[in-house]
Amino acid sequence: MHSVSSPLPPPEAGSDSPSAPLDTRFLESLIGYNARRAALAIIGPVLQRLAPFELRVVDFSVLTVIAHNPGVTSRQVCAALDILPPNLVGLVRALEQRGLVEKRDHPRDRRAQGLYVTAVGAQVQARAQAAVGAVESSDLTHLDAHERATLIRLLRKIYLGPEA
Amino acid sequence: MHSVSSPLPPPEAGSDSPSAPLDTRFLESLIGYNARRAALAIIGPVLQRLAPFELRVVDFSVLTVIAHNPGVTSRQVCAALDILPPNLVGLVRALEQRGLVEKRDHPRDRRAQGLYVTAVGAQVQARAQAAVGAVESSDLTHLDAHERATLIRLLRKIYLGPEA
DNA sequence: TATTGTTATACTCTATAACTATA
DNA sequence: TATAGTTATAGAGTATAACAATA
Repeated sequence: MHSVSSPLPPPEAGSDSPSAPLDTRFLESLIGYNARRAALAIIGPVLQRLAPFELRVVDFSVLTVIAHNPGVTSRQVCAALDILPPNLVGLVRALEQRGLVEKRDHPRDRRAQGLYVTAVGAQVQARAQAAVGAVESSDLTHLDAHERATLIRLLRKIYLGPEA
Repeated sequence: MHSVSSPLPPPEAGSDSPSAPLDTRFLESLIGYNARRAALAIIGPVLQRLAPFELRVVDFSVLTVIAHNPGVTSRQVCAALDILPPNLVGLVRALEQRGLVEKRDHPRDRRAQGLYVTAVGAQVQARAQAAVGAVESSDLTHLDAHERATLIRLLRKIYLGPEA
């Protein structure tokens, strides 16, 4: 087949203006692109606030689900947070070794174990939750309360569907 | 110090109602949590649409920036897409070996190279862009045009600041 | 036969150090 | 001295297969 060749040299945006911003308009028109960038922009400050507690975002998420759902099983945590069972094992074990979480026999299913926060774990979770919550309502998001509510409603519509 | 112990046994949400949904209300109140889940919900359909072109999201992003900015340098692509230079090398090399992208000497900086799409690369990019764009405006997002515009405006405000 | 929790492992993604050629 | 592109490599994150104990 014939090769399609450009008869004229193309414009050279990169070399013509080395300091000019690139054209990324198409990517910026995509919800996925903007949602990912926004999530990454928020995660930085959240990481900072969680650092004093020696928790990453995933650790905080697991600890929070356990704190708010005493006796929850590993499989339930996996389903709620989209974590694969083999990958949860190490997360829970680390929280357990730090004395924040403990396992107890499940009352009606001897295969399963109920997960509980310890008294220390409950304190750490509550303080970490306050720190994380403070980021979201701070100026770091550049949004007022109404904008935040609108944003969350629209985001939930995307991953839960129109009926949510 | 005294240990803070619960005088009463805690409720057992996990074991009491095994099929009941967990309490994840706090996480659901966070912008970061919702933005990440929305981004993950969108990326699935996008991956499907890109699969026929044998492009992942990152490949499509790089190809698109090059197509829209002929002569762009590697460093500029890295800055625009938040990719570290060592990690871009393999991406560009793969696109180059598939005949979608080519490097040419930079006219004024012999250290740098200008990146260009080939004629085939331009065709592939244009068709992939149409496929990706169709996902966003489809029912898959559960949003109408006005909601989509509002959502993108609020997301941009988060990562660009209030003046954007 | 299906499910819970687990081990081992592989694969991808992201990050750091250091080198060369050039500015 | 600083920057563009590159190599090698380390680490985190995510994925599959398979097992013992129990339903």
